[in-house]
Amino acid sequence: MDLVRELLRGAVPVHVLHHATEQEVYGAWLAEELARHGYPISPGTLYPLLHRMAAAGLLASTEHVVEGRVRRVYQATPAGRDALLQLRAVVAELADEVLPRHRRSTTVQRKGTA
Amino acid sequence: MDLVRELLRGAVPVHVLHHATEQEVYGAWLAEELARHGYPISPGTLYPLLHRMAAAGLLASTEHVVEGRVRRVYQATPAGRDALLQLRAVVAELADEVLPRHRRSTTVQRKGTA
DNA sequence: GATCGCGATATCGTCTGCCGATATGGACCT
DNA sequence: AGGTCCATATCGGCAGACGATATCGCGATC
Repeated sequence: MDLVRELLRGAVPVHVLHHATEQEVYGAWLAEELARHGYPISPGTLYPLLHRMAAAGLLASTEHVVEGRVRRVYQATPAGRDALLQLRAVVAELADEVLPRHRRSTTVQRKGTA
Repeated sequence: MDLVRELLRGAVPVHVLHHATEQEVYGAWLAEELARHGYPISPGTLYPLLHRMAAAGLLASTEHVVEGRVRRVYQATPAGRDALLQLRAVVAELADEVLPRHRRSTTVQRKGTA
């Protein structure tokens, strides 16, 4: 029942795609970066997520050897960038609906207690 | 693996609290309202969610009889309004980080390939 | 006053994904 | 060769999503 956590978790793929579009990323770095932004995510969640996103064709992965260690490095595919645009649109819409800032009053009044 | 759906679902409680803060709401109305905004949610998801949120003290419920039918009507408690503020802050932060609009460049460059 | 109709709510079985802990792997060092 | 260390992979248990189905309560009909 931690609503904040649920909301954050739904947003993790957005961050992943966001970063993977700008640069090559790898699991441990993403974990650290997400944690820095208040998105604690466990490896048991992150790695399977990356696998699923790769399997879905949103990320492409290659292995690099860096300082004597193997890293699986991901970058966004065109499909991943498309997905990012879609997700951004959802975020924008959500912000527009929920943040008091620019109230839209699109909300339909509840049909009378009738 | 439907990322949009995952993101939307994490945001459902935000909408619920948002509406339940402004007026009394009930399950079927919420379902319809959410669907209107592109948040399809099944009753098997929504009702248990409302129960959990009520159990967590975020919503208070009372039964009304309307047009010969019983409705369980919810409104946000003070704790629920607090939670809403918190969730809104998360949404604002997310929008700020992910939407290209006002780029913040707070993102730390990946520590060298190091 | 018992039955039916209906909107709304509640629940069930199954499945998917989360989580932290633990295991695995590969390159470098000694 | 064995040890070390970072990164990745996996496992078991658990929570929540989902659609379909059941239930509930009031009003109406006869």
